[in-house]
Amino acid sequence: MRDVRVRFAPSPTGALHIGGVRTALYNYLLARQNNGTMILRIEDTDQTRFVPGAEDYILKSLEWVGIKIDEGVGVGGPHAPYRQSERKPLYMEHALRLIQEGNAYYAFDTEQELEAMRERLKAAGVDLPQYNSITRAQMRNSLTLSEAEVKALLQANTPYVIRLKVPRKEEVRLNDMIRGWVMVHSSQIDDKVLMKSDGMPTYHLANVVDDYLMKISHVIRGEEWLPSAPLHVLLYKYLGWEKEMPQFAHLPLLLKPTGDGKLSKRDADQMGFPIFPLDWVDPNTNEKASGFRESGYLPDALVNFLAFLGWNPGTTQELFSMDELIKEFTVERIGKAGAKFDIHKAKWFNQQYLRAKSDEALTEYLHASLAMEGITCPQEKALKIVSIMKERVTFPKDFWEQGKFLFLSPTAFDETVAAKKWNDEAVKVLTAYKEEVAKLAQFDAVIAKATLEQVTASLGVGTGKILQALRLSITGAGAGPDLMMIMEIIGKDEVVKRIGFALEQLKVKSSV
RNA sequence: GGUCCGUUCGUCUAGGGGUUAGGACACCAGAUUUUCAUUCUGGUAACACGGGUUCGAUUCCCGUACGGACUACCA
Repeated sequence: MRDVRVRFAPSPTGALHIGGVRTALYNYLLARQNNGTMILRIEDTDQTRFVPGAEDYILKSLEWVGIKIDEGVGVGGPHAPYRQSERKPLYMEHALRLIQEGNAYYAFDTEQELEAMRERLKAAGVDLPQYNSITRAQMRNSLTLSEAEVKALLQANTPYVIRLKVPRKEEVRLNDMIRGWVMVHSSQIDDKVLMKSDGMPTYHLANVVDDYLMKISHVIRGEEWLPSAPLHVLLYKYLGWEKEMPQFAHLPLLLKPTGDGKLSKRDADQMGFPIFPLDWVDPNTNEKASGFRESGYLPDALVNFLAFLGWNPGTTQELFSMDELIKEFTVERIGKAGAKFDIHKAKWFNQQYLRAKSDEALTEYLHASLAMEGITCPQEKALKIVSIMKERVTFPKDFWEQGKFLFLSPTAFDETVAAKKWNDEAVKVLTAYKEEVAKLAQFDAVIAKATLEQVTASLGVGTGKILQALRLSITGAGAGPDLMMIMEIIGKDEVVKRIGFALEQLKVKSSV
């Protein structure tokens, strides 16, 4: 079997879509599994769509999710350069060879002429107005013009494109690793532009030339390329590279969560979840898009989630590290149908990965959040907080967001809980409890609980009946982690202070 | 419109000529938790439709419907 060499070949036109990340991931898994090479090629042949910073964004995104590039932009390699704009002469060379061998031709038609042709065909009731084996006979190209005319036009620097001369009747077949044999009749393919008038190649030519030159063994890309894949097969044939043609695998698309259609930035904005790996601000429009990283997703969780959108191991195991994915991944087990993007599942993966971390590691997240608030916290306390919060967090920031009350006294109290649980009995118990706690020499969760039970017993009130009121006074809310541990963490003085404050605030309210 | 691709619970999917059609997420209920969450147990829920082929089809074939991609001097 030949060396596995795969490539991820995005164009730097903006932030890297999450579907692109999945494509990169599948390529990477295949490469690693076979001791192969993962190549990053930048397809920047459309100068009008170039967006500054996009290439850097791609590099950073791949790095963040843990996809390491062996060869390509950013790292170099034996087939450098890996940016197509820097490989420009290469494509013209091959296009010229295609012309010489009669498989391509110059076309001098202006945009207006092309438009007129389409109009004419439409008026004549042609389904598919295209530049093809029939229509090219009526156009201005090196097939209809004399050799001298062509030469003259070329010498006069007339703008031209180079088109592939697609045969009129030929069955083009390709064996896709995911879909099996796909057959398309050449009459359905138009004479695709290979070289644009600005001297840059189109995707079709550049892609085939580079894949060949870089000895790519497998082309794993999105399903949107399937319709043009037969064209690429034709190119391999005309260039004489049929034997070296890579194997194709066209991945099912990532669909929007509701309804149908390709997942887009719009969906993400509307439904409030990210669709890009990292935060991104478009330099042209200043539009902001949020990233998985900044939203609190862990790279391992994202990778696991993404891997399962279109692939599964055939077992019931769902949690896979990158190494495990590398071991188990097979192209054969990639599904054919598009997968809807379900952010719930992504969150679940995140939760799993977050919980699997050690308490020590989790305190780092807490410290990071606290630092942004200008709060410092001893590690001993951080460990306690993490241990009581661990089972309730989905994102690293939750330690702070759901545990603010461990640092900040409540300024307001949940009204529905207050209405339900804040009664004379509770006031009586809390007043007494506050006094008892104030007298304590030592204070921790166990003592706090014992003291509470003592107080309730002496007043003849069930502990359960006033516990919610106590929680409300301490945290301001009706739900949260173990209350006794919360009190231990904030300490005796704070407990006394908070109960006192609640007693004042809520008394005022109830008497009004 | 045309070409190509696709269609198993709400979602991701396993399976495959004879199965109680399996798992996970989500959802619902019960238990535990003095609350919420966690955890545990249980539950609702799917082979798009119509024809074949076959003793038998969700599985194979053909249609239909529906969905998607593509249909640029964009990738």
